[in-house]
This record gives sequence, C-alpha cells and structure tokens, in this order.
Amino acid sequence: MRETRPLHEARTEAAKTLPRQRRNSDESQRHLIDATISAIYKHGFHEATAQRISEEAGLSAGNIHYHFGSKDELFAAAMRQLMSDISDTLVYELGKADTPLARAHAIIHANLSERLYSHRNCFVWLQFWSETARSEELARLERINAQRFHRNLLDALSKLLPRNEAEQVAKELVAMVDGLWIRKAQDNASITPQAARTLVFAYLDRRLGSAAQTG
Amino acid sequence: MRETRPLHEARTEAAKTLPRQRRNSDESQRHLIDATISAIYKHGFHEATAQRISEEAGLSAGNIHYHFGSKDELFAAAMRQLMSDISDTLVYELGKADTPLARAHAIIHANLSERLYSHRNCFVWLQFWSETARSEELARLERINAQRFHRNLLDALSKLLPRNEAEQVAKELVAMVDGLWIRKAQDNASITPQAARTLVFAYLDRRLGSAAQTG
Amino acid sequence: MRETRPLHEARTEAAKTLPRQRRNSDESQRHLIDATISAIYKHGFHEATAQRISEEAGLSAGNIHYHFGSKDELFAAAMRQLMSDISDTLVYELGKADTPLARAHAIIHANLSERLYSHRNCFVWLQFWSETARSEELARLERINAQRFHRNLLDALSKLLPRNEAEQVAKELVAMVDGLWIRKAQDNASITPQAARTLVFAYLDRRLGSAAQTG
Amino acid sequence: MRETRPLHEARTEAAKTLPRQRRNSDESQRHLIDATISAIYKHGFHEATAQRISEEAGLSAGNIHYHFGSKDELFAAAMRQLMSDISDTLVYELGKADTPLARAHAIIHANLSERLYSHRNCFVWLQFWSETARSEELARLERINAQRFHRNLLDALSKLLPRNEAEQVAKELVAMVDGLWIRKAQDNASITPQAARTLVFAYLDRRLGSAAQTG
DNA sequence: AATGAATGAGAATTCATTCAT
DNA sequence: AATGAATGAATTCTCATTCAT
Repeated sequence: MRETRPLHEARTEAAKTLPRQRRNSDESQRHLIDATISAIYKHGFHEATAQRISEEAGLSAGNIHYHFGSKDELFAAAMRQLMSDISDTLVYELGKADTPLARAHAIIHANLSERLYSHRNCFVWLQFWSETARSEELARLERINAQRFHRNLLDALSKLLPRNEAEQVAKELVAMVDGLWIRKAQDNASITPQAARTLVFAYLDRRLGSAAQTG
Repeated sequence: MRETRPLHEARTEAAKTLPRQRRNSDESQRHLIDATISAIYKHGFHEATAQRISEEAGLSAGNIHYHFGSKDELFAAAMRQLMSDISDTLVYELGKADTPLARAHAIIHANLSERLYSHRNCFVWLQFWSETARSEELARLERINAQRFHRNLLDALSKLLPRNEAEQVAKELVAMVDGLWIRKAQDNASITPQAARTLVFAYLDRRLGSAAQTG
Repeated sequence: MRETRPLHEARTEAAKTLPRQRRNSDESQRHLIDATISAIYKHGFHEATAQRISEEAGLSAGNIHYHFGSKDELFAAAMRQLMSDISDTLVYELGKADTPLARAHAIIHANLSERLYSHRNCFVWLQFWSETARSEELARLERINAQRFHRNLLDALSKLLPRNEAEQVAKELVAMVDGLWIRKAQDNASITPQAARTLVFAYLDRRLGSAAQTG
Repeated sequence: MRETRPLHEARTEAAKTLPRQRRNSDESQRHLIDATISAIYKHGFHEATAQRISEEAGLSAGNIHYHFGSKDELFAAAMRQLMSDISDTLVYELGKADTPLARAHAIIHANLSERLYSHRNCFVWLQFWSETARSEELARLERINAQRFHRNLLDALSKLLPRNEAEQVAKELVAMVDGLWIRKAQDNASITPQAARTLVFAYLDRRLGSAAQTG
C-alpha cells in the first residue's frame, strides 16, 4: 500500500556496524531492542518488520523469535526500554531537587529535556500510543507510565497547593506535556526543548503565583 | 501478528443493514468514508482492511478502488471528513460568540464538545496522527488542521493580550487540547467533555485575569 | 506487476475525439474494433483492458459485452480486421500484376508495403501471434492467414519453377517475411519497408535467375 | 477471461516429484527458473502465475519473492537461462567448425538444432518476444541476443563475401531463422529441425555459390 | 443503445513465524 | 546461539463481466 522509503535517517548507536558474530544472549537482546526503536523511528510502527529490525541489529530474522518468542514481546520490551529511559532521566533530575517546587520543575524538566524531548523519542512514543489499543500489554505499560507521571507531579504539587487545585494543575501539566510531545512528533522544528520548558514553567509559576495570591 | 477481535463495538449508522442494492456514486462514497472511520475505530488503522471497510459499507472490496482509486485516497477522504466535522462544529460554536473572549471560549468549546471530544473521535484522530509520517497527504491535512486551530485561537487572543503573550497562550492551549485528546483516546473514562472544558476554561480565565492584572 | 505507461502514442483514427453520443450499432462496433487495435498497440495485449478499450472508443465498459458478448470475441473481430487489411492490400497490389513473376512480387510487396509493414501493424500482429496458443479462434484465424499467404505465393511460383522448388522458395519467402515482421515489431528503426522489399526481391530474383540457369 | 487448461503437457525435469524438503538457495533458484519456463510453455506468459510456477517448482508462492525479489526478475532470469542455452549450443557447434563457411553453417545449425529448434523453445521464446515491449529488461536481453546472432553471422560471412553482401545475407538469414521459429511456435508439425536446416543451408550455399560466380 | 455501479475471482506481494541445520 | 530457506495466511489491487436503470 505504501512506499517504503525510510521516514528518518537512522541513528543506531551500536548494532549494524558490528560484524555479524557470536554474542551472548543479553547482548543480542539489547541489540534487538535498540534496533526495534531505531526501525520504528525510521519506518514507523507497522513498517518495522521483523526483517528490518533484525537486519538493523546485525542478526537474521529467526532471532526475534529465538530471543523474545514473538514480535509483540519484542515491542513490549522496547516500550519498557523507553519507559526506563524516562525513569532514568527523572531520577537524574529529581536528584538535584530538594524542595517541592524544585521537584515539580524537575519532573517537567525531565519530560522536556534534550534527552527525552527529541523528535526521535516523541515520534516513537506516538507510535506506541497509537498501538496501545491493539495490545493489552502495551496499554498496561502506557497506563503505568501515565500514572507515574501524574502521581509524581501530584505528590510535589500537593505540598504547594490545596489538594483539589493540585489535582487540577497536575492534569493541566500532563495534558500540556503530552500535547507538546505530539507537536514534536509531527514536526521536529516546531519547538525546542528549551522553549517547551519555558512555556510550561511560565505557566506553572504563574499558576502557583496566582494561587499564592488567591490562597 | 495479532488477534483480530474488534477493539470497539461498531456504531455504523446506515450501511450494512441496507439490502445490497444500487446506489448512486456519492452515496456509496459517503458510506465508504463512514465505514472507514468506523473500521479504524473498531480495529485500528492497520487492521482497517479493504475487506473490513467494504463489508462495513455493505459493498464488495473492489469498490474502494472503483470509487477512490486506492485505499490511501479513501483514508485521506476519511481524514478530510473528520476535519470537516471539526470545522462544522467550530462554525456552529463561533456563531454564538460575539466578543473576542467568547470566540476563544467557543474555539475551545468546539474542540472539547460532546461531539468532537468523544472516545471515537479522539481515538480515530490519534490513529491518523501516527500515520502522518507515512503519508505526505495525511501530513499535509494534519498541518492544515493544526494551523487552523492555532490561527483561530491566536486571532481571538490577539484582541485580549499583547501579541507575544497571545502567541504563548495559544501554544499552551493547543498543547493542552491535544494532550487531552490523547488521554481521551487512551481511556474514555479518564475525563468527560464537561470536565475537560472546565479545566481549560479555568486555565484560560486565570491566564487572562492575571494578564489583565499585570497588564 | 508492471507499470502502466502507454507503450506507444495512440494514433486512433476516429474514436475518442468524438463526443460520447448515440450511434448505430455498426458504428460502435467499428469504433470498438479500432480502439482494440489501438489499445493493443499502446499497452500490449494484456494491458488492453476492457476499460481502456471502451474509453478509447468513447464508450463505457459495458458495451464490449453488449456488442460482442465477450472480450475474446472482440479480439477475434480485431484480428479479422487486421486480416482484412492484409487482404485488401493484397488485392490492390495484385490488381496491377499480370505475370506470375509480377504476382509473386506483388504478394511480397503487399506484405512489406508501407501500409502493412508499419511498426504498429507488426507489433500488434506479434501480440496476436503470441496469443494464438490461448485462443483456438485466434489460432484458426492465424492458420487461415498463414495458409493464404503460402498458397498465393506457391500459385505464382509454380508457374516459374518446378513444383518442389516452388514449394521450397515459398517457404523461404514466408519465413523471411515473418522474420522481418518480428524485427520491425521489436524495433521500428531496424529496417524500412523499402529496404525490406529490396532485400527480399533481391533474394527472389537471384533465386529465380539461378533457377533459370540451372533449370 | 480465458479457460485455464494447460496449453502443453509439462516436461518438468526435476522439481515436483521431490519431497518438499530443504534445499540450498542456488538449487531453489534453478528449480524456480526451470519451473518458470515450464509454466510459460504450459500456460503462456500471462497465465504463468506465481502460484503455478512455485507449485511446479515444489515450493510455495512466497519463495519467488524471497529468491528473486519479484516475478519480473524471475522472468528476466528465465530469459537469461534461455539465452545461455543458445550460447551453449552455439559454442558446441562452433567447436567443430574451422573454416568461415563451416562457422556460418554452425551458427545456423545451432539455431535450428534439435535442442533449440523445438516447439517448447520456440514457443517460449515467442512469448518473450511479445513481452519485450512491456519490460525494458527483457527488451535489453532480446537486443543482446539478436545482435549476437547477427554479429556472429556477419563475422563468418565477411570472410566469404564483400562486406555489403555479407551484411545483406546476414540479414536474410536472421529473418529466415526468426521466421522459422515463429512457424515452429505456431505449429510443431510444420517443419522439422532437419528440414529447416536443409532449407536454410540450400539457400546459403546457392547464395554463396552465385556470389562466387558473380564475384 | 448505452451507462456505470457493483461483483467476485484471482493476481502479486508482504510478512510473522517455523525449523532443519 | 544463530541462520536463512520455507511456509501460508492476509493484503491491496485489477479486471472481465453483470445488470438495474
């Protein structure tokens, strides 16, 4: 139905360049996961075929099933990998934060950092978003991720605002960040991580400021 | 690769129940477009096969190519249909608005109305979002839609705020609405149209209020 | 399986330019036959679809079956048309011939005349040659045509040569002319009608001359 | 459009009878090429479907694309195979020839040998002739083959005749042989390889003889 | 006499998955 | 642990043919 030109140039970190050789199982699995994300970015979810993924990983087609049992499980592993990136970034940003306000900033900063708020990451994540309907496992992972984001924000905001306001601000922030990710996925040039953070921080500060005034 | 159970129960309006009979071309095309949207909602973009769509429309598979030339063009027509729904709703809401503030409210109201802010509509729209990368025509339509939304908001806000603030608020609102659509697509129960509107209106009013204070 | 660009630019004599209008049955049949030959020349036998043929004829798809019963019968009618062209040309050339030698020349001249020895005619004829295996009717027509050519030549040559030599020369001539048609079908520029005639006439005259010497 | 009975009984050499088992890639490719030629002979070019070819080869349909990328490329490989047969036969015949005259005879002998001048070979070759218009690759191969035939003849004849006469005789011979192939393709019984060779040799010898006389 | 919407069989091709090696 | 040949189901698309109008 469609042309098969790559959507994006690859940025495979490890794989591919390695000569096809014997590795240990963990290593191959890691290569396959990286290759999956890379293939989704290059070709989109549904053109990320087993063939292309394993080629990208420097392996042959049968290995996906050898290592993961099925393509679906490989995709789930790739999504877990993305979530783990988010988690790592969050931990890193939170490490520097010692006040509730700093924590709220850190959470947003993480999600709009250069690392996570890249075209690649937002694009691939959008692909997974649209697939959750078809895979209960992906849906489960997405729920976990969304809830974690929301809960983290809420925890921090609860110390700054009355509970129901905190709840509302958290929802607004989540919506904003999700929406910014979509924009980024559609068009890398639309907004830089820096600009996105400025946008949301300005909103948050004003919100907290006015709450402080009214509260 | 996956099970093929329907994601959602159908809500086919006309088709299918009609006895297989002669229609005129326009009628068949309309049925096919409705069936496409319905099939995407039921099965997701990539499981919305020519077979399923035409069956849903009460026609045989060849008709897609007879009426639209290709499946891609049918999908584009379906996306245009969704955009036209948005447009109609917007026009309807704007009809009641006679001040810049009312216009800004109306634009948001339209996008978070019971009609547009439904699980079905948000879900299907998310599917198209994730496909824009693979189809230049869908990407073009998406850009038109996003720009229209942004420009409309900006026009209204420009009369209420300094230009650069208006620009910023417009971006925030767009991001929020897009993010809320994503949430709705993931989980219908997450938030009602009413609640979504309240959330965004509260944000907007506070934003305008504080701007008024500071301005 | 293949691209569908036209192989050759059309040279439809009548059809197409006429506005789609009511005609009498004979007229429509003639248009369809012309359109068939034209479509075979443009697209090759198997890409000469009912759609394309009827479009070329300025009619809609259903008419082939209305007028001819089936596409196969239309193709047979088209082949009969080509044979009738050959026949007409032959009669015209024979009209000027009053000796056996002149008759032999005339027969060859007809088959290598500007009218018949054109890229279009040879190309279309080759297409029919390759289809005789699939249609008994086309095979029957081809046999009739080949036999007529052979018999005509033999009749003329029999008055110039002993029977078995005449038989042999006739076979050689038929083979030469068929082979020249193939060349022409492959590459219009390969040889002009004039050059083809010179080639065969030179052969024939030498053959008759040497036969005269030895005889 | 047409009945699908086989045109000719198969003469598959190996395939089919083998138990469906693992082969190496070369072996499978060879089987597929043989099966293609066989299927064209049995069903004609356009009824030689991927299904029928792979069945004939004792494989399933997907393998054509696995081994050749597309059906078109398989057909091109089959044509190269036919050309290679011609080449082999020619080399074999030329091996015995040590004078220019013997070489000319050998070239003709090869093209009208029992091996090449068979119904099967001529029929299949005619099918390819009629397809050259639709495939640039097949056309290219055909040109190579035609030029090789012509050049070989010309080289030999140049040592026996003045250049322009040699050129003319070569053209006559090529036309004759091509024409005889067409006849054979249409009707196996029309002429035996032996009779065809006698016909052309007689022509050639007389031609050289008379040239000798006149020269 | 003609239209053109609709059918349905069959085409090439794609792809996850299996499995002998 | 890895390969890559093979499978078979599913997909889009094509097309002769039918037939209500």
